[in-house]
Amino acid sequence: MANFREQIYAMVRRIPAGRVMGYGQVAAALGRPRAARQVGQALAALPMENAVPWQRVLRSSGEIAHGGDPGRPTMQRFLLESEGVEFQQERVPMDRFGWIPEPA
DNA sequence: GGCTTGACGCTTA
DNA sequence: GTAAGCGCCAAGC
Repeated sequence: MANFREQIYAMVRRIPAGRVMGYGQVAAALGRPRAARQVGQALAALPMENAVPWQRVLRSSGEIAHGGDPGRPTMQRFLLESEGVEFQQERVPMDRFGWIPEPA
């Protein structure tokens, strides 16, 4: 097992445009359903030179994480809407936009 | 080697 | 429906 961060990046990169995943969902896909926080930290430490669609990663309820900067959620929502993701109020209906990795 | 820090998640009030 | 607390796991110091 390589570093979890690297696995997280790889998983997030697999998310197709117009689809979203939850932190816990990504963690679960990596075999650590309780490591949702690590996903957030991995994305927090995400260097901008790394091309990872972190915007496609939302909370379990489909809501955008605040992060530490108030402008982060706004930019994220804009990026998702640009990809075709539909927003209900400030949340995304994961029932339709939620993406699940191909079952091994 | 151990302590602290979090883009979180779930249960309970 | 909202608010507060506890639990989990990896990375950094």
